[in-house]
Amino acid sequence: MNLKQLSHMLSLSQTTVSRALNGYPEVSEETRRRVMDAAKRHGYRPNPSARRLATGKSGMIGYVLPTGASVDIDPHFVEFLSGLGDYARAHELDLVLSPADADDEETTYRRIVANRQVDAVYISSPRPADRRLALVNTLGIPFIVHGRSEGLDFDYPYLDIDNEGAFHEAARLLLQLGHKRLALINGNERETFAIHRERGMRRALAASGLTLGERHIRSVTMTEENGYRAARRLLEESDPPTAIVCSSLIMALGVVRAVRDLGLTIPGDLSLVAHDDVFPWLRPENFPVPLSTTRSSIRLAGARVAERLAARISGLEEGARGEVWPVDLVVRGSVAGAPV
Amino acid sequence: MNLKQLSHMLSLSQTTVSRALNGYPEVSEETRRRVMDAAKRHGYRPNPSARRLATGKSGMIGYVLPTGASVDIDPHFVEFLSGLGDYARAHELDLVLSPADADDEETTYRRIVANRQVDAVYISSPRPADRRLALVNTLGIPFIVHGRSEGLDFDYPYLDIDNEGAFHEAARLLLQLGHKRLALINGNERETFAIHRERGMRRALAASGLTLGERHIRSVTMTEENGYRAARRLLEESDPPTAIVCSSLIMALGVVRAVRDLGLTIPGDLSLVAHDDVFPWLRPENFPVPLSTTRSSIRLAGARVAERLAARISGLEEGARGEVWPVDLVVRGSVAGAPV
DNA sequence: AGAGCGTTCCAAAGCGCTTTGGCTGACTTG
DNA sequence: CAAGTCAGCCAAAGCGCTTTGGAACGCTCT
Repeated sequence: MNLKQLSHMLSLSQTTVSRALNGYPEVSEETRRRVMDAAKRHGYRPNPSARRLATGKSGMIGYVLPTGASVDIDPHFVEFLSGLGDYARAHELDLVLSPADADDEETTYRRIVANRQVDAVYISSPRPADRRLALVNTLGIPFIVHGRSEGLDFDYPYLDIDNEGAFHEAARLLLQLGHKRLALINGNERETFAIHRERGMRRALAASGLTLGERHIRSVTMTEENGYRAARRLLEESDPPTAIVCSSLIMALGVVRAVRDLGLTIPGDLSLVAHDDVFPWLRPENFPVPLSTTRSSIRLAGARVAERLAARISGLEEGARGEVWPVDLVVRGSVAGAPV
Repeated sequence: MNLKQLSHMLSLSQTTVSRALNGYPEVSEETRRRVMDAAKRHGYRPNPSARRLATGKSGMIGYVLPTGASVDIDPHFVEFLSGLGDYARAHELDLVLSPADADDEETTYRRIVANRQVDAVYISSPRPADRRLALVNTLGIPFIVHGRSEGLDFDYPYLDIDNEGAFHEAARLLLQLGHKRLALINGNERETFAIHRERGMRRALAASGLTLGERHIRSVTMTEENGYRAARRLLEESDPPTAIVCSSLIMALGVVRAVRDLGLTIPGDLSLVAHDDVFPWLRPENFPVPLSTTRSSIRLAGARVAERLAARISGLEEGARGEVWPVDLVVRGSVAGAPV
């Protein structure tokens, strides 16, 4: 059933039927009802390929997926996706994942924009002066950044959480508990979120006249193993930290293991706070010692990004609005006063 | 730059240019070279929307993503995706994720097929008599199943791992070590992989004249918390198992925690084997006691599925070929002789 | 009554590609 | 030498939608 057949059986022109269906004003209410009715009764659905060719709109949102033999997709991605899917489903939006060589995403962005494959894209894990942002910005495709960049000479729409504030609060709590030697096990230092977290911690320390020594900060990709290694190295130094703030639950698993291996205890010898993106399959309250966390649901962020992308596509949202979500600090058993 | 312009500047018809570019034989080699050359020089890329409308082919592969407020996307998904992306990137295949209500995926399958949104789909986590398989089979879209169904009256192409064999081997090892009371902490019992794993274990036990009591088998979604709960319940019974086989590393985390909470040790009081899908961020050798595993890279499976989908799209693969990968049994410190 | 206007509809021209059906001219073949 | 073959090219007809530029009609207003 296509437009031609439908319009023929209604004795109307394709134009009128098309307009009726798409809510244009130059159709009488009666005709519109008649058309809508017939369309529903015959299960007419406009062919998206044809619509696409005519309008250039695809009804899909895009994501360039960095891949490569040595590139691992972040497990956070799947939670973000859950949220995105929640929203997208209700609006019949599909998501196109365009795999790209992690060393050359630019080509892929150009391709999907030139081909008009998607109506909007989102960008995640931005870095300072991230070239992808400059690119999509000049290419003129609607986009939203999940996270923030820095040092760009233009504004852009984003959704981020208050990483700096979160880690500032975490550090402040530890300082109030008397800790003097804090350490940070962070994510990839080239990504903005890690920079913000470090900044937040430094700011809290500075307020107490302390600093974060180079030796007390580790930037690694977020695996259990890296958490373990980083913690071991920190704890085996001559002046080991009495508190660690850690950028992910997965790394925190490694930290806990390292603490055990060294015969230490949490929170007796070490206080631990980690950032929790709220995974259904790994919860901080279920750690051997319930873990204090800075918490923010990455899934909700996914849903919100989808919502805003949809708004941008339909022209409801414009400009470079940035949105920063506060982060909860949830105190559980893994923090205590500094050992004497 | 479109076909019309290109053909005009070559003083050729659109037909000839199109044929030259798409490798049709009725074009002289010289002309073809000239066309190819000009196309490359001017960076001509056929408009996919137009091609799509004309051919009905989209150059994308699809996946229906079950979503819903209470539906969590499996973290395995992201690893599978990594593999899929690895292959897809090299072939400029994009992946379309169509979010669907988890209770009604059928509508979405029908939609993406009717709309010709994708050239092929893959289906994961199949169940016995899975209606999705019957559906895509009758809809006539090329597809591959990651996993297997059962009790269907037609054959279909799939890629699966030998779950039954893997768990058979794991159980056999434990039996050889003198264990008599084995338990299984399995994934969702409605999915075929879980059924196969249980079957494998039962077969091994039966060969030793033993059985797997209903109380010694738990089917839960794969979270750390569920692993913990299941293990506690098993270990607090009157005749606790001396060995557990577990369907995922994430649940194994919970098992380890439960063992600790109960003041028991691995492998002294309990031997543990888990299935490892090979996540980069959580490795069995890094468990407090290195974990014995049945191992199969889900990432490689993703790449292979993409490869076969591409082959099906281009007509290189046909029929209902099933492919079953063997699974390694990797013995590490978490298994030992049964306690006396 | 005739001009002017808004409403409601339509025919036809795209969008940029693939593919059908032919046409031309050179080359074999009996 | 006429008929047949074949390589190599082309014009035009789709694919199914949106959108442009009217046209027809019934009103109101002077």
